[in-house]
Amino acid sequence: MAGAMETVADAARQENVARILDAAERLFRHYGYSKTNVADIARDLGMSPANIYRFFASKAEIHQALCARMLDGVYAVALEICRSKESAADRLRRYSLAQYRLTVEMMMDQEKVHEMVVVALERDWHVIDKHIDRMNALLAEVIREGIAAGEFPEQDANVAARCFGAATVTMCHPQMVAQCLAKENRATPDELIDFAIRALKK
Amino acid sequence: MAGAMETVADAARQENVARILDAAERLFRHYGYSKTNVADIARDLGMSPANIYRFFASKAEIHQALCARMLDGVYAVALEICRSKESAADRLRRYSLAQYRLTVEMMMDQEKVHEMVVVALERDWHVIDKHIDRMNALLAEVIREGIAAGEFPEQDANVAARCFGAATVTMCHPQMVAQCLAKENRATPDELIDFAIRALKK
DNA sequence: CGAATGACGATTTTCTTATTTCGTCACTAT
DNA sequence: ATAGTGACGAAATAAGAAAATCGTCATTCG
Repeated sequence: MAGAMETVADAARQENVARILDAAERLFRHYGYSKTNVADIARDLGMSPANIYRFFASKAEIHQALCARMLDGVYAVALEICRSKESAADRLRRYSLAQYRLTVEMMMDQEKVHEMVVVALERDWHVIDKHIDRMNALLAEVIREGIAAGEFPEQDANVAARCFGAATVTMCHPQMVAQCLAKENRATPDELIDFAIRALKK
Repeated sequence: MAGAMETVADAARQENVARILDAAERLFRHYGYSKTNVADIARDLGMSPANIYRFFASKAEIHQALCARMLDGVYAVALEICRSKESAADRLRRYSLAQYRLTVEMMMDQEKVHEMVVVALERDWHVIDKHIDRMNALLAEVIREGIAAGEFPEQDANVAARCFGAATVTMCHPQMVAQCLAKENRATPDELIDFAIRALKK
């Protein structure tokens, strides 16, 4: 009974958390992170600013949670691809291209979103770090399967995953993508992905 | 005669340009780019601020020239390595490690130097872009030699060079190096270089 | 009794003004 | 004639006051 109550209360709590994040995301995207204050978010939801603080300890924590939620979305896409039945090489290719597409799309909402990324990069690094860890774990899994299937030669899958991630960082790191977009003398995503996959094949 | 005069004048001019850059570099490193003004540089050289403007059109141009001079130093090191008699793979390994070492050293003078890098990245991009182009040309040359020597299979050396550069960007891009230094779950320089060279070997 | 709030002090941000710095130009000295 | 300068207006920056935002808490509401 107490357990059920807690569950119900938690569900309601999660509902509020989600609504706050939805509002924050919309407002951050429209007005920018620094130009949006908690009063704006509260007003948008028809609640008092103080009430926001029952769910988040600070404005920074809202940003952090939002950041985590967005990365969850990226991870979900990656997971979907990595769980598919294609060859390991094909999955890696699709994985990288999807990463690239998502990053480009994210940076296309230039200006406002860029500010959020900068803030995240210098303050919510641990959130991003966790994301990198699980993405690397995913890569390692695919590579291990590729090795098992005889697609890649015997090698340390974890090291290979870290190298693959590092080699394709220009395609998933927002600042890199922003810096290299529309640059002529650069490797194309396809070229770079082929290059990285070739390294795995030895 | 007029030609000789011009040559002499130009030599004197280059001498002054170099002295100004030397002073600027020392002051920028010590006080930071924004905290150093042209009057400081002029005073350090015992000349008037106005005289600086006979050699550089603006403070920004001094920074740009300094940036170019530093990159020239990096290029010289790279050139030395690439012209050596080792195997292509060994030269690429030494090239990448040297790049990494230089970048780490540069970022170690943290704070003041970091400011200069940020300024360069967002204002002197074309200088950096030229540098990237010639570094890629150097890489392509080594790779071409590696192909000729039968060390690497037949492939487009220019594309390969661009890919190799992109794959090892985490080791020569100041922001990347600063972000990844002292991170545990990352590929080491040696691992990443092996990975990239393996891609060239097919 | 827990969800929600209005009121409030502490900190940040914005706005205004004063000072510094940039870059030009007519001019001096060699 | 050419290297170099002092003086000056325009633009950028720093300093300080005013306003806003953040986050807390005792209290109200359902």
